Amino acid sequence: MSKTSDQFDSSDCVCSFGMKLTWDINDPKLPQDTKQYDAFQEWTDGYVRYIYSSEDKNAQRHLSGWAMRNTNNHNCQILKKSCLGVVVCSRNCSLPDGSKLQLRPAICDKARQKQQKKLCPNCNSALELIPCRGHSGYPVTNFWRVDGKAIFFQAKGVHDHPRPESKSETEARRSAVKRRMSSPHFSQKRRLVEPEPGRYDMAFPNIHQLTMDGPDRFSIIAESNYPIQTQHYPPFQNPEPYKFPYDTHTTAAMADAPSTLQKPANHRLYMTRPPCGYDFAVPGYLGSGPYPTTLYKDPSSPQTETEPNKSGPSLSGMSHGTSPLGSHERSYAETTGKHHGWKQILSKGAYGERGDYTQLPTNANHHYYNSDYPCRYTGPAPATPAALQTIITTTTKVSYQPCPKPSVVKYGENIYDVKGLSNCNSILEETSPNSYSDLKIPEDSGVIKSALSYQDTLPAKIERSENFEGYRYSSYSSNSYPERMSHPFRYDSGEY
DNA sequence: CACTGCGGGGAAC
DNA sequence: GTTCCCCGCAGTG
Repeated sequence: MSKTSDQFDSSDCVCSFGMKLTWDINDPKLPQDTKQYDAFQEWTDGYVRYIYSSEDKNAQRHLSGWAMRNTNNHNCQILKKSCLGVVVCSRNCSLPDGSKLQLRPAICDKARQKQQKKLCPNCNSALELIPCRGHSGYPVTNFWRVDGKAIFFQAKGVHDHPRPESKSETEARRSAVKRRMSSPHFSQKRRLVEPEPGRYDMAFPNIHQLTMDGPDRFSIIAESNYPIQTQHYPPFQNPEPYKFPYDTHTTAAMADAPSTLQKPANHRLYMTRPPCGYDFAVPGYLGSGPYPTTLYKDPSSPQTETEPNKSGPSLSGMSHGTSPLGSHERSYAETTGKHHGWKQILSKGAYGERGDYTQLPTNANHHYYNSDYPCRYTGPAPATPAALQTIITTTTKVSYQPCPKPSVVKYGENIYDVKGLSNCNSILEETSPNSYSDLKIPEDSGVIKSALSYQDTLPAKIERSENFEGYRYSSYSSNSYPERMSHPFRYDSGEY
């Protein structure tokens, strides 16, 4: 934690190490002489990048709090995973503690189908899978790439759904169930109660008990997600609160637990507290207020966060808010309208201005660039950014070839602009205006070049995938701070 | 039994 | 040509 917070708080480290450097998972050459690594982030959200140590077990396992399934991108160098969303009660019932059921979708297709046939452990109504559409109508994607001593991680998209249980929680629950089942006592009981085939493994209350003790317990459901839901349905709908919870975590905690995943449980704690961080932030984006946020938030996220974050959150919030009624389906369906949905949203409301991608930069720029954002990945310079982003977002393979052999690309060392690496600080401050220039465009990366040129020509495409990205990119910061301190906990710890 | 990663292949744009 | 998705396979725990 300390490390994390320090990083973020300190002026020099506005963003994670990975975000400070300009790279894309598709770059033929990634930063080589990494001297610093990001702490593992269990709940990444938004367009973020991290560089983990290749020794980080969580990173090695390509873990995520979100239920991510492997997606074939026909590029063996880059592992791509897409988000499955979250399983909720179709009736949106409230658990005894007021939280909502938010199960982790099974990764395996078959298992997921079975899972969906089960009933809500709390009210027995059907379970429903809320698909993730946070990336221009498609599921949020995570990319992993091992290069040298580092594991590069890049996420694209903003989760538009509550968080599911973390993997560890799910596992814990399962093992608990097993134990239960195995115990003679339970097995008997179980038969009595179990008639319903669909039923979930355990009744809710049990979940808590079994899952974890300590502060975490309820986190499963309550945590971050909770807010969201609450807002949805009930009259209340605040974008921020919604996002607040998870956004924050997403990235936030990372620093704290070096190799351990953070637990959401803490979120809960945060939620409880006055919605401060975010609230303030809101004004920034809603209004055009520059960013009061900065003050409250991390210094680190200033630019990025200011706008991007909110946009992220707000968007998601909006989407939910839009269909306050109820069923996830609905809201999702609407949102699902893919880009359309988002587009509309974007074009309206606070973001209207930014709806237009090109414009975004303007606003954004001030923040980002003026302030000092070297790191910004996308550093959407009004003109160029789009192009870059496009690349980033869309690409899966790009210049990379399906992998004949690993050696395909040799990464020159130091080809990367090391500025970012070593002198992040300085960069931050100096780079502002031309941010783009900073984006080093390695000669070799034809990708980028093409992208740039591309941008002018293809506004449409940009819109589609980039709208979000634009802002979201830096969002990571938002995540980080409110809760950075939060879950120092375990993940792997295999408590169970 | 489920998770994970790989890879073939189809559909849509 | 690119991107996404589905499917099956195999290894692992």
